[in-house]
Amino acid sequence: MKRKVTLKQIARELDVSISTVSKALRNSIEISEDTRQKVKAFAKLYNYRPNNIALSLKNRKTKTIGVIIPEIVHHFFSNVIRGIEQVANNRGYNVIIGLSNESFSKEVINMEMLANGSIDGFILSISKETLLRQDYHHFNETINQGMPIVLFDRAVEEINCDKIIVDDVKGSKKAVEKLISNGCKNIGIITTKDYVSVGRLRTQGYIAALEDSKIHPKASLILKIDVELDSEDHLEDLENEIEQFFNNNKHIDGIFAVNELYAITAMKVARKKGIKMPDKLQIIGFTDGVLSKHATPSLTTVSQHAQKMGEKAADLLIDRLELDIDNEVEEEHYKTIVIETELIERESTK
Amino acid sequence: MKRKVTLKQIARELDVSISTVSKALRNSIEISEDTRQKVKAFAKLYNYRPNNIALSLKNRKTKTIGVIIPEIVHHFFSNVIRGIEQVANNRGYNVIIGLSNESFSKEVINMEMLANGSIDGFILSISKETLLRQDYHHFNETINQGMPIVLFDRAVEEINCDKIIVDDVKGSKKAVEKLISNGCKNIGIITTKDYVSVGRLRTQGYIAALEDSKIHPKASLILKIDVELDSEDHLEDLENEIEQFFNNNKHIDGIFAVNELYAITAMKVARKKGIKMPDKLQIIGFTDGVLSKHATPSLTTVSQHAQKMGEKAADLLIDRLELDIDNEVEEEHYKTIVIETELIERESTK
DNA sequence: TTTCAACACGAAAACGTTTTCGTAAATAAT
DNA sequence: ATTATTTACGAAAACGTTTTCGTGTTGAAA
Repeated sequence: MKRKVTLKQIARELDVSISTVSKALRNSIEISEDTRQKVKAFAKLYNYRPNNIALSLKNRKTKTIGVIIPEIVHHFFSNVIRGIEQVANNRGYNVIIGLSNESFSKEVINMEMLANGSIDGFILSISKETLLRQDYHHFNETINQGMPIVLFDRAVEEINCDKIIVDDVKGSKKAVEKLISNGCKNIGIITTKDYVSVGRLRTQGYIAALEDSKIHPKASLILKIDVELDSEDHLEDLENEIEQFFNNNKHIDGIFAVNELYAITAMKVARKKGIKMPDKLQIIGFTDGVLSKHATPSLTTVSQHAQKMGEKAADLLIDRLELDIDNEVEEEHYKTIVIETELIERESTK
Repeated sequence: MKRKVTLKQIARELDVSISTVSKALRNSIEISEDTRQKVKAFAKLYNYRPNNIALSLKNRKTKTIGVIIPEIVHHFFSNVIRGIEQVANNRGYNVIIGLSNESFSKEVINMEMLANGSIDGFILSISKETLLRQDYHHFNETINQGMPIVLFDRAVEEINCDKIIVDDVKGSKKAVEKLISNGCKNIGIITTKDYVSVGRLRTQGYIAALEDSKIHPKASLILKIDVELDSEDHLEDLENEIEQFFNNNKHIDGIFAVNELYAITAMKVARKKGIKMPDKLQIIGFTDGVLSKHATPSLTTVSQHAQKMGEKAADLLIDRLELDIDNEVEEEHYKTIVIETELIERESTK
């Protein structure tokens, strides 16, 4: 087992100084052609590679970005990661992942773990618990210490930084408009409680679409699910709640669900009740995941372009990191990029 | 914007040496109660946190593990990551992710990027292209340099290291036996080409189950799909191939598919052809993902306990890392842990 | 022969820690 | 009053790099 070789070892073997070795390898003109060749040959033979940690310490940057997401077993988030990873790698950066599990304290701990020099900047999506508490001090402190953050998808105004978001209102509005133009008269929405920003915004879009068409939104047609039912363990409770929703709204003929799980579960309940789709009931979901594509009938959905979000987020962060280097001015002009949604029509709508 | 404070700065402010500050913060008895308090108060005020990079350089370990997987937008892999992340975090380690995208060169590049000091050890699953080439030099070189590797799921004999695998043969055999005991007479398998080890092994299990029941395996009932059709872009080709398979085997009444996609697609084709499930056709898949759970009919499947695999892999790697420290002996006794599969029965079987 | 560049290289500092060792001052023992 | 022992701290090395600056040698110019 041959340990990794260092400059010092090469220097000793070749009876030159460390500086000479370093310079030779970096093709400095200070070094004679002769020794340069000699050093390079030796380095190649022993497969020398500069130690990243030492470089990070010296350069005071790690070429690594930290990503903290609420959940990884989730089509949307894993797609975002894929996007991040792709551009990060292309631009010479590594990606280090932390999972908050939708928990405030895990989010804080994870951030602290990474913020002490391990990374150059963060890309993250806020956990539900944090959103509920509205306690954003850890983000602002991190930013204050000079570590840039890019927020994606779940962002809030209280944090001053770059953001990549989806136009939830507009995307939802388009979806509901589609249902209206497809002839639906009683359109319901299955959404989250209001403190989850995406739920709130998508509900706004739903209401806006109805009002634009002079339809009065009915409270009974709005079902707000508690986040606790999101987990796979509470699938049955979710199902029961949605079934109740159907029972309370006998004439419902269109449903807009703010995420894939709600949409799929609604479809399952409808099927159980013998409601034909899309004839008697049309459904549109949000987030283009694997479930939507493979459901029966396949689900019409609002795609968020998750991978593109990841790519943009990484580009934005790296741009800022590399801008800070040259231009040490407080260029505190934060951007918010809105990714356009796209309505992907499948079999669950006419 | 206040930059991160260092020992040196604290030392200067308090007019003591760096050593004193360091010792005071670590509660050394060499330091008087008086100065200890003073230093701690100051450090707390300025929110001092030791720089991770400097610590890594000094300790020659990073407390970070590198994970390289072929694909992240995949229920199985993201579940493994979740498991890894959970135990890694509990044991004080970070997780850095690399994606090979099933490509040999990306796998090599990613490994090189991380192997130069950024991490203490690897957890990885081999890319399909690497498996096809059978070129494992990069793994063996990494191991030779003293960096431990834990392979999971897709492992090969040629690499000498710890492994976490699933008993593919046994799991598949159980699944096919289930089909047989459920009365299926013509059981087909949809699998991959043989160089994908999991496909090969699962096919072995299929054949073994048949032979145990004195059923002669028929070549026409074995469909080996090319990996290129796995991607979401070639969904139609895959569908066509499976449809052809049905046409060639009119009396097929049971299907074992080696992954979720093949199973779901087979179900879709069957539904299109008006074949009732599970009455006329029973299907079992491999890998317990979201698709299986939410399909109609929901899919009976062989669960691999992905998250547990991740947890075991992380434990195994960290155990080795922390054993190497005390016990510098070449304790080259590599383990292979087999995770038991579990047949989860749902609606696609009787 | 003296002066001056050009050349080729090495010493040392710096990044931020931890830790070993040395030592001045204060206290205790003789 | 002398010696021994604590006590409390600082200097320096080490981890592995890069880079600035200084310097001894050479060969050419004066």
